[in-house]
Amino acid sequence: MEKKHDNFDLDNLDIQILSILMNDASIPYTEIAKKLIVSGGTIHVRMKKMEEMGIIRGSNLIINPQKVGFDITAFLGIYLEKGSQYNHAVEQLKQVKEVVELHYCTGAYSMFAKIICRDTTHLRKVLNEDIQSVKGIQRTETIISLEESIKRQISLT
Amino acid sequence: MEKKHDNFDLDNLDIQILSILMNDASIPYTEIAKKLIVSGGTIHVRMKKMEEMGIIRGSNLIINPQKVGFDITAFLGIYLEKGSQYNHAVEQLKQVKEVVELHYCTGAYSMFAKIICRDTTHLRKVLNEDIQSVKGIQRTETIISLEESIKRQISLT
DNA sequence: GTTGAAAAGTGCTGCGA
DNA sequence: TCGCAGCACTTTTCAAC
Repeated sequence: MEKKHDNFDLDNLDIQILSILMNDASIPYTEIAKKLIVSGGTIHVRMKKMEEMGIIRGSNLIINPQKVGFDITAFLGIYLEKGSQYNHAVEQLKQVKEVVELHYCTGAYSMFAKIICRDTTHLRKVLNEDIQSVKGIQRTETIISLEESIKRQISLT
Repeated sequence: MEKKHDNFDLDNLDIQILSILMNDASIPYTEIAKKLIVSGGTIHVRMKKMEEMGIIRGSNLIINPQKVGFDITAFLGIYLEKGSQYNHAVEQLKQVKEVVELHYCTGAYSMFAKIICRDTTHLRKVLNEDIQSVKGIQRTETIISLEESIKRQISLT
């Protein structure tokens, strides 16, 4: 049977269950079952299968960072002296809790990070004290987000 | 009473509840109550308060994009011809479902996007057909993520 | 694989302190 | 403001299809 895209062992029902829960993980299985016209037990079986397959990583409560005092989102292009210092730098940056994403990437930068800080003073402290002090990091370029216009999950359909 | 940081009207209990649920939204209130040595009802009241304050945006099921066939994460620096075209460009980019984040930002780029695609063919199609065709977008620079080393929420404590 | 219903666990509400 | 107890709802399991 030909599908539009190869989604491994997932059928349409799986994809639809994921699509619903990706936007709101608190929707009860019974309600999903009604919407997709299957029984609650089926939703449960499918979810369990997808958890075992490692497709589902877990669930997050999404908060508004600004409302808890974190006002600044910034992206950081990081230049490493040598590529071989990557693993060490990752371990160091894991200790910096303001770093919420870190990517090893192509292009001019060796690594690319997303960080969230309380204010400009906090940002400066993280950049100067925490990031720049990591061995192997040569220099960084900072892009500050003034507005987050889109923030969503991928659409599977 | 002096606190380490100003978290608006949140006390330590609120922060601890959020910290737990941000990492796993499926943990039952009763278990949180036991851990923090308060009643389940108290957790409920605090959560309701924070929902009304707009601190809690909702909850997401976190999936592994690679396991559902989305193998490429890329960041896009976008140059606009004129800053005034920002609002229009945002509306256009909202229609491109591969764009999962969009920021209005400082620095060389006018806007900064995160996109998730199935493969290189898909990425090329999104860049050439969907992104470049948006009126006002002059050119883009693409940074492809080869590995996501860190992916987490901010730590409130 | 799916169903439907029973059993176990959790969320919600109101009263009392 | 918090804690306790009862009710409603959800999740989980399982025999049968």
